[in-house]
Amino acid sequence: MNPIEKPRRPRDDGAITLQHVADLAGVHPMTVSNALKGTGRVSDITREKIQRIARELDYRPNMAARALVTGRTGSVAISTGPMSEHFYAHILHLLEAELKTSDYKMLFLRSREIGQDLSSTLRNNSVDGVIAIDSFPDLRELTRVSSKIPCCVYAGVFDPNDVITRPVDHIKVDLGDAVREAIDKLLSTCERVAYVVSNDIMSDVNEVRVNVYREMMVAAGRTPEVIKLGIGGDTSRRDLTRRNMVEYLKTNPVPDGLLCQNDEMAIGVYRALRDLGLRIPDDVQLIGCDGIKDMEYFDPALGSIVQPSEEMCALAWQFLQRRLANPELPVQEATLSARFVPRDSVKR
Amino acid sequence: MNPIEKPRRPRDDGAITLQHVADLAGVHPMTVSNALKGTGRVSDITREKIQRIARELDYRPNMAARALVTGRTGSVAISTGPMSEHFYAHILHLLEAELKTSDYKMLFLRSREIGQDLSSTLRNNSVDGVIAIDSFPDLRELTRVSSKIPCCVYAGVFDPNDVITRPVDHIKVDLGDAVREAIDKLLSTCERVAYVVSNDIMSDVNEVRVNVYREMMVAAGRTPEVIKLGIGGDTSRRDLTRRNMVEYLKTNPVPDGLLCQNDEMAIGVYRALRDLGLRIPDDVQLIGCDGIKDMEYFDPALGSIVQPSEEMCALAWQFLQRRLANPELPVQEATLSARFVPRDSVKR
DNA sequence: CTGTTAGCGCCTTCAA
DNA sequence: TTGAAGGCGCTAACAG
Repeated sequence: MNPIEKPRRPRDDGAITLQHVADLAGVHPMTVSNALKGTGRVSDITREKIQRIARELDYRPNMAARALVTGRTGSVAISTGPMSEHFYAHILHLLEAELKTSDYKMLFLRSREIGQDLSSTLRNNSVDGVIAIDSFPDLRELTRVSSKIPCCVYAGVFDPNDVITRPVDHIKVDLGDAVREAIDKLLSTCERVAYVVSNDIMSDVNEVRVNVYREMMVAAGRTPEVIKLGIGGDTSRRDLTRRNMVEYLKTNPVPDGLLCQNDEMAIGVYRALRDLGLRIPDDVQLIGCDGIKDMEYFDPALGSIVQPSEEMCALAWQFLQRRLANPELPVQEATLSARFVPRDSVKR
Repeated sequence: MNPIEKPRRPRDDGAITLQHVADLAGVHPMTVSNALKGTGRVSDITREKIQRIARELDYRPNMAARALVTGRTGSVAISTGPMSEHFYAHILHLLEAELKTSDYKMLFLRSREIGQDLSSTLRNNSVDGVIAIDSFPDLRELTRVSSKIPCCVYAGVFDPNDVITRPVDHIKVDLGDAVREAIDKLLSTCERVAYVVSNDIMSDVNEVRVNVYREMMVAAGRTPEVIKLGIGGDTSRRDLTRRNMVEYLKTNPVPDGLLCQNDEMAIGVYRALRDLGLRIPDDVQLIGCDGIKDMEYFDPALGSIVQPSEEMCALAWQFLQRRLANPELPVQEATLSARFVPRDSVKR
């Protein structure tokens, strides 16, 4: 019985495959594959012919098929906080610039759904690796749930409470010294120094700041004043901060020095202060945390504790590349320090 | 760095496959597939058994394999402007919220590389569809290059010059009326009304604004004054605007009414004016364009031409979903209008 | 209701 | 230097 070569079912979507190119070039698909990828040895004449035909046909390799056989998808996932916070938008911007030179595609993970989204995304061959920003708390949870994760680099503000239970590549941002410097600055020129926080899901990564604040206040013989402004579902962090801060200032004596958990809140506080006609820095000195560019554009420019975002992103991508190239590599880790940048919102 | 040149994933990577689940359940892989996806008919008892085993094994379907056979990847690409501009970060934020309820993953395309990135990404089965923001100019180019594009929705500021050569789903944002209203406002209370632009790659989509401005100035018997601030490679739009605007104001008579091409520039201009001690709105009235939230937090709050971003993103996702469900659908199109929101930076 | 067959498009391995 | 065989994990279509 002669096996009759069944004609290939014509693809309904008309996509060009390796086979098509091979047919036109009069060679085996394998030769096309090698010629196009530069792997294996293919004669120059054949290669050029194949390349020409592939170009004419506008051939694009099917990534799914390739991924199926190689186990590599050619994409990495980025997990950050919400894009409504400028800090994370900037991070994404920086990472995008880093990945630009590579052929990797960026999968943008839903912010703060690490537990579900990250682990499910990573385990089903959707990406080759991950860069997770400010997810150390989730790391705890994640490593508990799934034992096998692809190449993964964690980076961001690190809290001593976040114990890293498994060896994993990471970059810690140390806020400690900068926070101390900022508070020192306020203590030296203010009567009442308060710390403004929101008690949201991220609050535990911020314990460094609160703790340092509390310690320093006590050490200076002052009474800590932590202003909790809460956080709402659909209201933006800034807006909520602004409104709640206005309320607070109406019903409490006005502190003359404010350190905010992050820049988003500092901007909300800035607005609240101006709503009430309070002058910065004359009546109240104001300092944020994160170091988004926006701070410089306010009047007066707002001081902040600036995270080393550029270095962090560059290093994260470097770590991930190395890990992708060699999964057996020993754990890579680094620590970067934030720095206090006083601006006009802080008296000299 | 080329993803496919990386070392091959070890065959025996311990990944759980359909086969493993089937073996343990004592059924055929096909039954497992049906049971887990809810397709086909599977007895309740078998289904529950399979689900239990799949859960115990923490089975995750290999998306590459599924994509290969179904032609669907379960992800959509988002193409926007750079994340360094808050407007686009907000767009991404909104789209993320839209896609949250679906199972689609978001592929984040390098901004402004539509020509290469978009067409190559889309043609190789990496995504099922695309939402492209503010890419009407690129659309021209793109449709010329590749004839077959997957489901694709274009949305954003539309310029009459951008002729849509092929039937494609799109949502146009019409700035016209709002711009007219803003300029009217300035004309009624200002001596010298100028328009601030940057001559970057996006400038052609902004011609609506410049053109409207020119027409109205002429109609009002005024002399158009278009301030071109240029754009630099590594310098942020805001910073460049700030610096160049300071220069301009030092060497030219100060206009008392400024309409800016977008909010980023408006913020840069705000800073430039304050650098020179000019008061807003007393000395200069200021209006931006796009409507990012930030505008409300400055002192004074900055007026702007607010784009209907929420509606645009919701509609874009709606269009794409419909298109994905039925590629044969007739072209979907819609037009939304921006609105002028004066704030304290504009005199009443 | 469940199992069988036959690939999806590509790459790895090995033979020619 | 090129070709052939086989399979990656999954599912459509059809068989029992």
